[in-house]
Amino acid sequence: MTKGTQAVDLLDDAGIRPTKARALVLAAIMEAGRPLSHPALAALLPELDRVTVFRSLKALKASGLLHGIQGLDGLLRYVANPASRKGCPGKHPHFLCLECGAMTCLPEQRMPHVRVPEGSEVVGKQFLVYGLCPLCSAKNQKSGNPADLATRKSASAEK
Amino acid sequence: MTKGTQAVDLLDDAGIRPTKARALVLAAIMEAGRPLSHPALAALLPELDRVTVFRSLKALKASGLLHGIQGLDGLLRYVANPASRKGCPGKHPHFLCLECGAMTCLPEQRMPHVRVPEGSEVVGKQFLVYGLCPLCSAKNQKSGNPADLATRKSASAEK
DNA sequence: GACATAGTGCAATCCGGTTGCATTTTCGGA
DNA sequence: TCCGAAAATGCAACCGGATTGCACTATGTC
Ligand SMILES: [Mn+2]
Ligand SMILES: [Mn+2]
Ligand SMILES: [Zn+2]
Ligand SMILES: [Zn+2]
Repeated sequence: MTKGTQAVDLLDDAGIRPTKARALVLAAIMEAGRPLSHPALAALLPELDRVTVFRSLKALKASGLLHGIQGLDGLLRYVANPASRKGCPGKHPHFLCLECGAMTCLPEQRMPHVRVPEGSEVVGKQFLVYGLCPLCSAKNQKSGNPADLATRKSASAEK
Repeated sequence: MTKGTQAVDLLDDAGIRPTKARALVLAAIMEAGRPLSHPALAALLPELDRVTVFRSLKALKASGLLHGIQGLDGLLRYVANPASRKGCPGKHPHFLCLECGAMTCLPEQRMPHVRVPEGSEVVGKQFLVYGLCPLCSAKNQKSGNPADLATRKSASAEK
């Protein structure tokens, strides 16, 4: 049973048409194991038209198989929703490494409560924590890097 | 003493050249009293080239006079930093109205703490709460609006 | 006032994302 | 298994925000 087959099953389960494009996109995202932006996916899947990748992502997201997270560059990165948490997307904070661009879900933590102005209605929240992942932090320790991480170009290196 | 003069003083204090463009941009933002995106500012200042507005914003931000907040549409909105909090930008959550696009700082609330993977280094956080502002919430109450707010187009109406 | 430097305007370009439309794929029913 | 309606795809055009290169102008210093 290949990864593609697995993806097709997920599409079937989710109740959307298991097309080749959607299976490829979903498989690529699951294989990556971390959030990928549209440009990254399009580069990974040159056999698909970029528009098709956009539309596949939209469909996958709508069906609850993916959730999108906004990076510091404003671009959405997509991650597969584990079967267990299909119904509650975007309900946890995310961590972004400014050095290598890796992004991680922090699903074990709930969104903190925030007091909003009287009369407001909260629909959702988006919480992004950024800095250095364990690997990059260790690497930087050795090479004594003084750069301003917050404004570093490589923050968006990994599109 | 006009608003422009006031802005010039701030520029001087911040140690950057008090050019006409920067003063205009800063004054416009302070006068608005709420986060404005680049397109909004450019529309407000037709006498300036859009590129100049971009560069002015960059300079103002770098000097600590402004901070930028990302909306759901990926666009940055800029707000003036109060003199008291010049050194610590982006240290509070923000609220975005999906209906009218208005954005507000919630400066009275600190960024919640988040547990990150062992060995990670946190540089900063970005916390966006979105929904309906008091005005729009009240308006919607009356006209009984069932639309899916999270995906509403007008979320980016107020650029 | 003159000079070096930094900022500005303008045009071109880039890039992510959307739209319209003709063609192909999918899938349920004959 | 074949057929037709509906949905998905590829391609081209388009859109808006953002960046870049370069000639020109404003700013601050001597
Ligand atoms: Mn996540
Ligand atoms: Mn703020
Ligand atoms: Zn890293
Ligand atoms: Zn509102």
